Amino acid sequence: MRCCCEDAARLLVWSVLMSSSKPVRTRFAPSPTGSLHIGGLRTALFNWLYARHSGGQFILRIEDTDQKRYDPDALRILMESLTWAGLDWDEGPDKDGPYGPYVQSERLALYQEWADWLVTNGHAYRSYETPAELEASRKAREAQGLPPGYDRGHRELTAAQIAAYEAEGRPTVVRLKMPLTGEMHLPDALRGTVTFDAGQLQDTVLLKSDGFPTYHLAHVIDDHFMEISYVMRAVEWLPSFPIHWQLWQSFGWEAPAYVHLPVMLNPNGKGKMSKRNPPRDAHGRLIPVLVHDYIAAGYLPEAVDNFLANIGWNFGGDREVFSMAEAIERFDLTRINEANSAFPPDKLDWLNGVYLREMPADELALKLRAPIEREGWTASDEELRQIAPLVQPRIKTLNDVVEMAGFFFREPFIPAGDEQFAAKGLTPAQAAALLDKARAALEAVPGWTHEALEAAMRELAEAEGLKVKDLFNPLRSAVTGQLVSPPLFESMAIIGRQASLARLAATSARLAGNEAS
RNA sequence: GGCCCCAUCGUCUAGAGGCCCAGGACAUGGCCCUUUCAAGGCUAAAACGCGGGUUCGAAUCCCGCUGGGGUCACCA
Repeated sequence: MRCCCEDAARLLVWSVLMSSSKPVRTRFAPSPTGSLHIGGLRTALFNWLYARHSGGQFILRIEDTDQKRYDPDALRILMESLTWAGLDWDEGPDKDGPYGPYVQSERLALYQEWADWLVTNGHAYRSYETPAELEASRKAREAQGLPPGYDRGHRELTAAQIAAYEAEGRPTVVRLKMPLTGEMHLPDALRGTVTFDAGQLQDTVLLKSDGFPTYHLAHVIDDHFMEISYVMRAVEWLPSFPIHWQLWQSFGWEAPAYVHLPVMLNPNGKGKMSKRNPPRDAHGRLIPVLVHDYIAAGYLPEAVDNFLANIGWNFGGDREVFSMAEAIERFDLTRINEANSAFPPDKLDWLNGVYLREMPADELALKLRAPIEREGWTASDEELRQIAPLVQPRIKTLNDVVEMAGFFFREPFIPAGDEQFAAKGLTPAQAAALLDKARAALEAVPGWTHEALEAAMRELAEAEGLKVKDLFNPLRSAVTGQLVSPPLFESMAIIGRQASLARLAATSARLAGNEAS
């Protein structure tokens, strides 16, 4: 028998989440200032999962209100990255809907209109200071030991003063009138009530002198008119939450539920991941920050999604390998962890390996083509199809195929150096002699199948009184040029009779030549 | 520095007052398998930051401290 408090607790959570009867609409609202950050993708993923879970809509909105930082390629890259990750949006810049346009620079008139409305209704005011004047007042405050920021100098201008500034033709910004005293209690759907002391807060700029809105104004207006029901964004927005809340109050609009998600920190837990100060893993290897770089590094979207879903959210039931379809079914706000987390690169590599191994080998073969061609090599479909199952359990990323199986394609073939044989306890002369014997035996093998090759070489090892590895390993170096490779005889079968024997001969000749000189 | 958020193995996490001398996963060590390297199997070590409360009982609730993070723009 389940106790009644448990039911009551469930009911409470349920009612909080359902308190808004509006359909669930979430959004991802990046600014197009460059490529998508991996942390941005996670924020997008959570929003998308929640919308899909609830049968609602996921909206892509572009916040391009900073003309100085505008990057014309960014929008394309952004949409490419989201599409790669499988996050489809119901409304967006390229997909019009009833609440468009979805690019803020195309909605300027709306922001200006509502900024005016705030001024007219006493919730905001125009301020006329020049950047130099603001700088001077900031310095003065600093000198007096006052907290930095705007001194609210133009909050209570007289009509005459305003008229004078206007007559001067000064540029102007619109600032929000924040409460001067008291406490603000703000609801966060994850963290409960967050309390701020209103006196500490600033009269933030809402509308810039170039007529563009700041994030604060634009997102509130858009979220209202786009009927967004859940704003899920990173915690770094929490300190400006009071501004946003004040705006909702000033407008008299019903605010959406706000959810401040934890952020991803560098692998060492020091500071959030950023493009400046590139993060490194425990081995000092550079960790990509941009989704683009994850794509280029040969990670699979399924693995990246799964990985990201496991940071700050938990599937439950001790499972951490799951599809997005399963995640959609389970996703809820109550399983989100409020704590920031260090980015675990090893876990991504492991998960990517899991997906690589689960994939049908023929599908993997198709995906191997890109990294191989990027090296300038050519590969037939048949070669790829044969190589795929060999490398499958041995690679963590698609790109690892280059190191693991490059010897199949590299032209001309690079014979192993003496050190590879020395590592197995052989002098160049001994190695050459051994390889010559092996070559003679292999030339006599009728069919060039891996079974036949292995049988012949085991026979040779026995005849020579060698342990198989003392023959196989030098042979591996000779045929692949590597100390580490996929299974030897399977590899030789793919390389083919003629090329394999030629590689043996070349390596042997090189060893003998070195010995002579 | 002010304000805000957060705090379970090295890391990602489970844990809604007794099911917990804390479970899973990655990474690490050992063993098995083995032609190298992987993969796979088994196994080991590894955590409730500290101090006060509340309670019969606290990883779980409260307070303080400490630590970490975020934020303080006419950027988002």
